[in-house]
Amino acid sequence: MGMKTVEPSGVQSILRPGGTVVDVLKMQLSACAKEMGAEDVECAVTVSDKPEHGDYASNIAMALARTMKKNPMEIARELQTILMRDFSSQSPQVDQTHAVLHRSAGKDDELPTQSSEMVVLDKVDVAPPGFINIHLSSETISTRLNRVLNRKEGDGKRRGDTAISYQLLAISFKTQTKNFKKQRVMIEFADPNPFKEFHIGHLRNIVLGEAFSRGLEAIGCDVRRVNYQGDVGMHVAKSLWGLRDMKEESVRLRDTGIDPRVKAAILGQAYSRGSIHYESSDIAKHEIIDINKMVYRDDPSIREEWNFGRQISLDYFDLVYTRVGTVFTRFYFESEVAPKGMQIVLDHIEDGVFEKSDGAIIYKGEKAGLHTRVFVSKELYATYEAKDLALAPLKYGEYQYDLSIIMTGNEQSPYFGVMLAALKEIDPVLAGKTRHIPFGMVNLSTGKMSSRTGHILTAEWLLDEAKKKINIILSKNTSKYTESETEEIAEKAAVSAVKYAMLRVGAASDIAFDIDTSISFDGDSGPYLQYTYARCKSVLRKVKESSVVSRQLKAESSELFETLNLEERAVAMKILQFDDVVAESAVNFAPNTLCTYLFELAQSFNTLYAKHSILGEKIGSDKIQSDIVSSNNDIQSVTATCQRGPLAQGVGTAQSALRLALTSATALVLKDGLYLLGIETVERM
RNA sequence: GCUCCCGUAGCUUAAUUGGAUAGAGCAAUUCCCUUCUAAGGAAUAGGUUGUGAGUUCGAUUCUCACCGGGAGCGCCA
Repeated sequence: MGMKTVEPSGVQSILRPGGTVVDVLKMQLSACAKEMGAEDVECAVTVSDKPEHGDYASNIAMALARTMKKNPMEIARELQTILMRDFSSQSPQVDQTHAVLHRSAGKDDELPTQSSEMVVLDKVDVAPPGFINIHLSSETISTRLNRVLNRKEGDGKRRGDTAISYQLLAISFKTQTKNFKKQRVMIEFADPNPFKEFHIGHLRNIVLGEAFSRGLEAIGCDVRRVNYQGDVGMHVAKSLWGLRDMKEESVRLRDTGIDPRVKAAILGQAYSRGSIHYESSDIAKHEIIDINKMVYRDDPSIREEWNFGRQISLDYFDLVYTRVGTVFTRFYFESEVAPKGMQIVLDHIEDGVFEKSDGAIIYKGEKAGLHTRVFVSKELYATYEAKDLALAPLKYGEYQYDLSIIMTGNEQSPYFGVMLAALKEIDPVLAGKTRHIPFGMVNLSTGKMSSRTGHILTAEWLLDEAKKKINIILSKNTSKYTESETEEIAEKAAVSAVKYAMLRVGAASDIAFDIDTSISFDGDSGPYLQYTYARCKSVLRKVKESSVVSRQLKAESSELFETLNLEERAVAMKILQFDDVVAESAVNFAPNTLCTYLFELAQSFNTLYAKHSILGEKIGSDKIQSDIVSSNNDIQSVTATCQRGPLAQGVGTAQSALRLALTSATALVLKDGLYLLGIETVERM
């Protein structure tokens, strides 16, 4: 039972024993390839882009063509034969192929044994120049759909069958995982600076950070969210100077009755004022520098002001955190790591990591192909870089992570390159576990944001603006909601619109932000997904009211799935893809993949909904006794309900059962998927 | 000046990590509510993927050059 390492190359490293459709298909393909005498190759199994190309497609034949020096079409045809022999529903050797699967996938005892239930194929096509197009059997669609329905709707966390974090992360970061335990990940994000505004750039950071965290949790990581805030430094000095200069407002700040938001705004103005004077007046500049020194040495004459201002910011930030639903387990502050950071730098001058230059202490990044940065200023302050050096061991001391992620704007990428190079010389182990993940900036269509000039949009402002727009839509809505319901819908839809707008594009790309066009409530948007969910739930509620007959959707009724129409099949196939998308999205730190998927699922469902009646024509008139599909969607109800009714009742009813199952599954997947994005659902809207 | 990132439809963007005829959503033009929620659905139009070469069965993706935009580059964070 010793520790085993993941092979860095070969099928072992690219197979993911998660039991998703793609995982299993890869295993099946590689089992067939092995039979042909092929070596392991890296190949892709992807969801087909169009119906003619089957449900899934693979390029394995083309990948093998190189090593085997054979025509890819020939290889594909051979694979086609073996696949159909071993994995079609007529295949007599089901047990044997199961054995093959387990051998190729799980030879390592330490791998969790997931249910790598065979994917039964209906048809395999070969298309030039060597694509293999796979059509799933109704049997597999049926069992897989049931597997989804068997889950409890709720949060995306408890998805045990994709608990494959160790291997996924190893692949993702191209490191060799030494053990297969649950991976512990510390993720630092948000990082607003006290004394400054919490602007929409921070909002994107926190929204992405939360989505990353939930994605990692979904694939089985233990995630700890932390926040690192710059409560010392020139920006603080500028703010404090500004406050001293703004007598009236400073007095107002002391008034306990004032809204925290107003207080925070005054602080922001103070910063802006300090910045402007810092540049325009030499006197002010020197005063600010003096303040900075006092803050750094925790001078009693400034301590109260500093504490007071800092607390205003922190209280205000808390408001934002709860509004967007992120809970941090630890707040780190620059003030707490600055002294240690300085010490670390001083301790590593003799061994040559750092050197003195022009009064300051620097790290020559050129030795690592980077650039030089100052770690301790000539005034003897720890700079940002020195503080980060101390932060790493502090974090590790409190939580022995396998991976430490730091999320910041991409403008800081060069900085982290140098900081991590220095850390590598001091503590190679910690440096190896640390990853900087940059995300794109939020640019205003009216120009770059700058808290220096006060040209910024705050997170709160944006959320409120979205909420106003929602309220206009709600007031036109004919449905009657209670006041508290209206409030809940407006708030959740507003947050969802903003979050989705920030998640639907790649995390690394900059966003061109324009309030009028960026936040939308229809089409590819958060509220559209919420609406679709609410629509599903509405249908399921109707079932409860009028009791409808359905039946067992398990194996014996997979015949239902043989006659799926285009719209039904589209929804079913989408649902089978969910687990693969969750894993992809998490491992690649790409919530936008999940966004796209959920949108497509919702689209498929809405098309089905518009074109076909889910409950059937005669709903209400049917008096057949049955169980009731409970509104919380639990499988007992759905399948139990589905089980009772006699199949002989007619096509309409059978189809209702099928469509209800699809509706149920859609709701479930939407709820879980939105949860992973950090978006809440509403039952009605 | 040096380094890095970006350039896809009028706008915002995607493309399963080199795959098949480059997908969507807004905006535009038409249709569809006496039927389960119209924040919905159906349809039309919109592209030489900045330009030019190269690598190969195959390029939006990799290489090089150029054009255009952004960021970073010693005492901010």
